[in-house]
Amino acid sequence: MTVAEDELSLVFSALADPTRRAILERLAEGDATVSQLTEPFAMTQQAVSKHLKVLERARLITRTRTAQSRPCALDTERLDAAAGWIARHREVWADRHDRLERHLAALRDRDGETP
Amino acid sequence: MTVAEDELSLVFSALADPTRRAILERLAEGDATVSQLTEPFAMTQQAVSKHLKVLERARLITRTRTAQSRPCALDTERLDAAAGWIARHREVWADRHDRLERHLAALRDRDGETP
DNA sequence: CATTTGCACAACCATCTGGTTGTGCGAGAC
DNA sequence: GTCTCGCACAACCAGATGGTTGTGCAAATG
Repeated sequence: MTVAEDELSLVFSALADPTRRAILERLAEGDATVSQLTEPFAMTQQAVSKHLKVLERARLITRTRTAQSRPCALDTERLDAAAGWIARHREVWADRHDRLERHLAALRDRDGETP
Repeated sequence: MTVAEDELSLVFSALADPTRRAILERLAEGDATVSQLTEPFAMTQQAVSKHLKVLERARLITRTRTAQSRPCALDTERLDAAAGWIARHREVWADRHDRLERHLAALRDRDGETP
């Protein structure tokens, strides 16, 4: 689990941080340099660099080495993977949910037994 | 950050663990007891209990106290929140991505300048 | 009543995380 | 050439995470 983590876990844990989500939101408005990204966040440039590294590892962003700044682009593919996983399970669950509700109601009605 | 974490972060970080995702998938097939959930996972019952606690805190599952077992139900609402966030940003990004591509191509074409 | 079963709580541990400070280095500006 | 700027790397730290073992307790089973 130390290094060989699956893509989905990387994406979800990257999204699990509010700062990182904010960074992504800001990047959605256009590419930015690290210092531009650091500005609104009340933390050091190094901390933001770390966050960018996480986003990069999750392949949510790609970074192009230009002159002296390192602007970031967004990689939608990984996001598709995450959205796909959720969407897939949401369906099943939504469906399942109805049946569960009725099932549990029925159980409650006839005094529960262990499933 | 110690305890007052936002819903979205809780959901995403709950989904960031493969074991937890597997638990959710298994639960999608029907409610299960803790020991039933523990079985396929090659870890102790206590560890699974911890995972369930995380899922519960993220409100991805709700647990009903029955006789001597604690079966789990699924709460789709939180998942909607997560899916919603992704969907919202995926749109913007997909759109943005095209424009970025062209923008960068243009920059490359006319010899780049710092953004 | 005594035993087993299903689960949670507590203590402990190694590792990860998210931040800090300090430092170095390459590229423009002077 | 020297200075400043933008960024990353390293070391450090507190707290979270993901697992373990050990234990206790409530309910079904004998």
